[in-house]
Amino acid sequence: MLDLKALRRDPEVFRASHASRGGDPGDIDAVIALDERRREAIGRMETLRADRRQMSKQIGQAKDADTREALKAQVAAFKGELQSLEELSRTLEAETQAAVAALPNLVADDVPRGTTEDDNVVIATHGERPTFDFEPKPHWALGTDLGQIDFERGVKLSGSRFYVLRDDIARLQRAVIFYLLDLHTRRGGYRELYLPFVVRGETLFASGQLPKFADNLYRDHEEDLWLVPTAEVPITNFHGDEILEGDALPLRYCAYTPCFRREKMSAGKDVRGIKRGHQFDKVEMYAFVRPEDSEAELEKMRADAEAACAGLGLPYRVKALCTADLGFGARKTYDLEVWSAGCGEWLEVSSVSNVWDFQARRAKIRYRAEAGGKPELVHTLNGSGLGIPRAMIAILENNQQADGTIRVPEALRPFMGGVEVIGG
RNA sequence: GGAGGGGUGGCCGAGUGGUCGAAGGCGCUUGACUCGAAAUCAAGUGAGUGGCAACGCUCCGUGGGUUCGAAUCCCACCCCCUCCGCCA
Repeated sequence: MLDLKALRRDPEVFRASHASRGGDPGDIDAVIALDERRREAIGRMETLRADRRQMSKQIGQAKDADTREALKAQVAAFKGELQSLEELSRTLEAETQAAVAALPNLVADDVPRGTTEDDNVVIATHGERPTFDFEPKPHWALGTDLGQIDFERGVKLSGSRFYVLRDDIARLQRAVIFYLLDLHTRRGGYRELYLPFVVRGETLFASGQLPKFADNLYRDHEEDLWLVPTAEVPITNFHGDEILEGDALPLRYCAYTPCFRREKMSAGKDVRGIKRGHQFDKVEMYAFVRPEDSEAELEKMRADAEAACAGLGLPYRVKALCTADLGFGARKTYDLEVWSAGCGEWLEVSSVSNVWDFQARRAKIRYRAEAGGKPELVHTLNGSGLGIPRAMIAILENNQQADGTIRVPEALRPFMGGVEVIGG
C-alpha cells in the first residue's frame, strides 16, 4: 500500500509512476479528492467529539440533578449530527483505504520504461547452452516415455493442469528442493521456515494478493482459509503487526511450499507439460531490511537466485522488468530465465523484487532504528529461489541423452541416493 | 466437538461505568554516583491519525450495541489456555 501522506505531498511523482505502468493518472487525483473529503469530515467529527467529552466530564462532576439534566439535553442536541458525521467518516475512511490499497507500488527510478513485456531488458546472460547430436525432446515427451511424468492420472485425480511425478523424476524434484534449501541456508544466510499452506484472508491482504487477485486463489469457504499462491504470503505476515529491534535486521528467510493458483485468466496458455500447473512447488527467499539497505539487498538476492541457476548447471539470463511488466507490489524486479533445450525457450524460474515499504505498510511491519526511537516501516524483498517445475524442465531437457535417459546434475547427486542417470 | 477460564502498552500485569491512555514491574533512554562497569538513585519512555503549530481525536482481541459518558455493561465473532472426546 502506498503512503497516503506522501501521495498528498507529492502527487506528481505518483501520477507519473502510475502512468508509466499503464495506469490512469486520474486514479491518483481521485484518491486525493476522496482523502480531502475524508479529512474534512473527520475534522468536524472530532470537534464534536471533543465537545461531547467536555460535557460528559461536567455531567460526572455536576453536584445537582438539575445541572446534570441541562447538560444532558445539550449533548442530546447535537447527538444526531455527531452520529451522521461518524457514519460519513467511516464510509469515507473505508473508501479511501480501498482506493489506496488498489494502487500499485511506486516504480523505482531506474526501472526501464516500457509498454509491453517486450520492453524488458536483458542485462546479463550466463552459461553455455547445451548442444546435441540428436533432436532434443521436450520434457513432456521425455517424462512420458520414461513413464515418470503421468499427465493422464493427474487429470483423473484433479482435472486439467495437474500431473503426477513418479519414481526418479519425483525424487529429482525432491532433490532440487533439498539442494535449494541447503544452498540458501548455507550460502545466502537465509533461515529456513516451514509454513502453513493455508492462510487467513488478512494474511493475503497484508502481502497484497487481496482484494485485487482473489480470483486467482483457491479458497475454503467452510473455514474461510485460502491456499497460499506463494510462500511470500505467509512469510510477509510472519512479522506482521510486529515492531522489530533494529539490530535484528536484516532478517532473511527461505521456505519451501507448494503454490496453488487457479490461473483462470490464462486458460489455454502453456497447457503442454508441467510449465504452468494449478499446483507447483517453489523455494522462496525473503528479506526484511532497513530501508537504506533494500537496494543492496535486491542485488544480493538476485545473486542468490543466480547462484541457484548456476549451481544446477543451467544457462540463464537476467532481465530487468520494465514499468509495464512490473508486478503490483514491486518497485523494481529482476526476472531470471533458464534456457530449456527441448522446448527451445527461456523459462522464468525466478522473480526477485524490491517491494520497498509497500507490504510493510499493509502488514504493519516496523522496526526501531535505535533503542527508544520511533518505529519505522521496514523494507521487504522477495525472490524465487527457484520455481521448481521450470527448473525441472530445464534440468530434464538440457541433460537428456540420445536414448531418452537423463543425466542427474552433479549438485543433485547427493540427494539422489546414488542415481546418476534417470531411466538408465 | 463439549465444559470452564482468559485476551490490557516493546514484554509482564493491575484495573468492573466518569477525574483511565490506563497503577506497578521489566525493558529502554538520559542524568547522578564510579577510573569504568555492575548495583543504586532521579527523570523520561505506547501506537496511530489530523494540524504549520497550539492542540485535538482514535486505539485496552475484532465488530456491533446500551449510555450524557465504556477497558469496565450487553450481543456476535476471532484467538489462547485447562479438562473431556476424537485423532495422523
